[in-house]
Amino acid sequence: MPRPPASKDVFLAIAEPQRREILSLLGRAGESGVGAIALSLDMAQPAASKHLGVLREAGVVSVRRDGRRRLYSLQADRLRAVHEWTRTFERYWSRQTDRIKARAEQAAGPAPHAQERNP
Amino acid sequence: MPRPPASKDVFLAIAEPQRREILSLLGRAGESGVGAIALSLDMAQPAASKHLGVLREAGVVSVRRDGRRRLYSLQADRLRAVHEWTRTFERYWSRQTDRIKARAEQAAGPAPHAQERNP
DNA sequence: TTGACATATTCCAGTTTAGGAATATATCAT
DNA sequence: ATGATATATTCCTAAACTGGAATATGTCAA
Repeated sequence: MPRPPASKDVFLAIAEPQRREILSLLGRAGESGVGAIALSLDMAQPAASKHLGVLREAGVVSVRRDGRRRLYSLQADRLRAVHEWTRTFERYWSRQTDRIKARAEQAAGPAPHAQERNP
Repeated sequence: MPRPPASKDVFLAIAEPQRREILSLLGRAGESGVGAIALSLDMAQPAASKHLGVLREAGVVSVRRDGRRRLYSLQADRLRAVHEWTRTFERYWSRQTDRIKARAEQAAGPAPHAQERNP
């Protein structure tokens, strides 16, 4: 199989730089129409529309009709999943947390790192 | 242009479910060889090798030679960027933070949400 | 109804991707 | 040197992605 099903996944949705920009824009500007987004981020209207489609399928944005416009707004809950997933690795990334980690491990069980599976 | 440069980007690297599994495995098992990873996650050796290549180009893992093996280990700092980016949206996602947000906004400026750009 | 406006959809081209099979490379043991 | 082991690389195929152009759909205004 060539590729995973696709764009219903949040991780895939935010893999595209332009889509991340759209999300950021929706964050600071709030509910926006396609034209405003396209204009703001200097992209063609169909491009914006398609990106918004992907984001919508992934559940990261929601749409509302307002006359002839479609107003998109952030649905940040889905981004939380990504935040939580990366949090899993928090203990591995900074010196500070390394020290916290070290103390915690000293207090409790053995080190989770540095063990090989296949000798 | 059909697509962004590609796999040197962390967001793209973690867009693949299998690659996320590899990272999680490296997190809990620590430094591992390709064979162990492939076996653990039930994937073919070349597949594992390729995924590790992508992760390495994105800087999320590092390699070390040990005899005929190549031991990969997590380089979590890069994941931190993702964590930080999603943190940007923290104020939009839970009831709790909504209340915090509300209080903060009441204390300071106007609402950042609910304003349109293009009338 | 007609026309302007806002957005979506379709079709196309070039590029990228993941996975499988086979093969190459490197390293250890004998 | 020979063979076994560990990993990387190449070649291939089917699918998917993005962006552009053109077109379709839907909605408001006169």
